[in-house]
Amino acid sequence: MRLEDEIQQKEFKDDYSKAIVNILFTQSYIVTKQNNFLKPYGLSPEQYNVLRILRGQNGNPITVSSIQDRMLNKMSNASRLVEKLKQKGLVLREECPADRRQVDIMITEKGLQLLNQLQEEILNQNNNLIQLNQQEVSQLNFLLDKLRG
Amino acid sequence: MRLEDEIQQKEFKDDYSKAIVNILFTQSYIVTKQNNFLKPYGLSPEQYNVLRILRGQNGNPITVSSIQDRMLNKMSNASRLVEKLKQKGLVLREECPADRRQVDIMITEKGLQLLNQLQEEILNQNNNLIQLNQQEVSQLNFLLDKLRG
DNA sequence: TTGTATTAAATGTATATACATACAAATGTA
DNA sequence: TACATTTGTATGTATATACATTTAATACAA
Repeated sequence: MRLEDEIQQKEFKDDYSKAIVNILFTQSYIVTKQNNFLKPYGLSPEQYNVLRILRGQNGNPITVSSIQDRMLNKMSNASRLVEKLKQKGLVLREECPADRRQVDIMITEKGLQLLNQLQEEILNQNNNLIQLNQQEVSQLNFLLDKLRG
Repeated sequence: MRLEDEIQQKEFKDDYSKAIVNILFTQSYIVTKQNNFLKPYGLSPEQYNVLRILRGQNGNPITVSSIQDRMLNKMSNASRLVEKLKQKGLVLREECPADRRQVDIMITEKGLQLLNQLQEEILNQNNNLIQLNQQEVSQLNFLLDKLRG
C-alpha cells in the first residue's frame, strides 16, 4: 500500500524525502509485528536480538561492549538489556579474568532452547512480513546496503 | 556498506531474514542522523513529525486521534507529544466545540517559523543521507510500498 | 613508580514506545 | 428518559533509546 495513503499525506517534496519516511514507517510496521510475536515468550525485539548475537558466538563468551557494537541500534544499552536477560535465566554474566573491567556474557541452555523454539516460526513470519518475491527482496537488500554509503 | 560487515554477522538464513534486519538497522542509521540534526532546535524526530503533520493541515485544526493516525509509529502517544510541543509554544490546544471529548490542535506561527527555518537543511540532509541515484531511490520506494502488502 | 589518561561497565535522567486503564462526553437502545 | 456502550483523550507503568556521568581497572608516560 502506498505510503501516502497509509499516513494520509498528499505528496512528498521528492523521492528522497519519501524514502526517509518510508523506511521509518516500514520499521515500525516490522517491529510492531515482531513485538506481537515475541510477547508470549516474554521477550522484547531488542532482547531477542541480543540473544541471537550470543547464539552466534557458538559457546564463546562476548563482552558487553562487543554486544553493543553488534546491536542494530548503536545507541541502545547492552548493559541493561543483558541484566534483563540474566533475570530471566537466559544469559550468564561473569567477570572476565584477563581484564576485570570486562564482563563475559554467554547464552544459557535455557536461552538456546528458547531461540530454537522460536526459530521455525520466525522464519515463516519473516517471509510473510515481506510481500516481495525473491528477486525483489534481494534488490531491496542491495539498495539498503548501498543507501548507507 | 554490507550489513553483514556493519554488525559483524557472517550470514543470514535467507534474504528475507536479512531484509528484516536491514530495515531495522537502516532506520536506526536515519533516526540517529535526524536526532543529531534536530537536537540544536530542541526537537525530537517524533516531535518534528507531529509538527509536519500540523503544517500539512494548512491552518485547519486536527484532533489528537487524527494526529495519531498519521504518525509514523501507530503505537506512539500523540497526547503526550502534543503536550511537549505546547510547552514549547509550537502548538495550540483547545476544546472542540462540536464534541467536547475532542481537542483541536493547531500549529502556531512560532511552530511554522521553526519548520521553515529547518526545511532547506532537511532537504539537503535527506539527499545526503541516501547514497542512491534518482532511479534507485524511486525503486526503493516501490519495494517498500509493495513489501507491506 | 607515580600520576594521568583511557577503557569497560554501570547508572542516572529525559524522551519515546507499548499497552492497560480511567474518565468524561457522546451515542445507541430499551 | 434511563442505562449501557462506545469514543476521545489523558494517565500510569514497563521497556527501550539517547546521552551524560560515575567508578573501577588498565595502559601509558614522565
